Amino acid sequence: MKNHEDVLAIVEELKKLYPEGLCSLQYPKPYELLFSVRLAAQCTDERVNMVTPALFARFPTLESLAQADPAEVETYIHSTGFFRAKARDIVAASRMLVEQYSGRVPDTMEELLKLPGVGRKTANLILGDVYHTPGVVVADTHCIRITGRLGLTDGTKDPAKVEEQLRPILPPEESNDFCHRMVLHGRAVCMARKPDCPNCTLRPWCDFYTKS
DNA sequence: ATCCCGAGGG
DNA sequence: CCCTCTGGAT
Repeated sequence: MKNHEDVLAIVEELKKLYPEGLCSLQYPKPYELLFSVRLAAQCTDERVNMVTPALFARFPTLESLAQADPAEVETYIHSTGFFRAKARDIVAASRMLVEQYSGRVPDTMEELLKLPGVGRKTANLILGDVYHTPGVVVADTHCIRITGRLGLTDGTKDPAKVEEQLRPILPPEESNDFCHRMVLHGRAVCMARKPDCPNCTLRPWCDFYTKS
């Protein structure tokens, strides 16, 4: 596997590559971020960002989303795929937030997971980006793929196991930004199908490059 | 044919 | 663990 110095070197190199370390789904209201992440399931952030402005303009409050007709919500989010389930979840979660949480997005994993359409990935992203919880690992498709290639994990694709394996080795105050940088690196360099290894400065620490 | 910052159900 | 849900890009 990887020793502590290698991990810190990777963390620092990623900081140099992507100083921002931010989420590309940046919306002012926590519930907007929550639903944007739901829409991002098996869909690019770029496409999510194309549909959310019109959606949140048509339904400008949580209350309006709670009362929305899922069929109308579908028309706004159709191009993101899985539109029936996503529309259903957004309306149902809005109702639950209004009725049971006074319109506030909860700040614990347990409560977030009770919301329809909110799984570990979405919950972790909210805990990290909205509530700045230390030690958060967002194990999405990019994070799983790249940490697996680097050798920071044993190669499992189970998100919960990736979380378990990364949390102990990443500095708690940096784990969330690290995951955002995984996404940025996954889009720009370490793509799923054709990783651009010659242009990747993480080569010195990468098992995938070294062993191929 | 495979992938995109997944979630829910069996 | 498996499967399904769905559109768009490459």
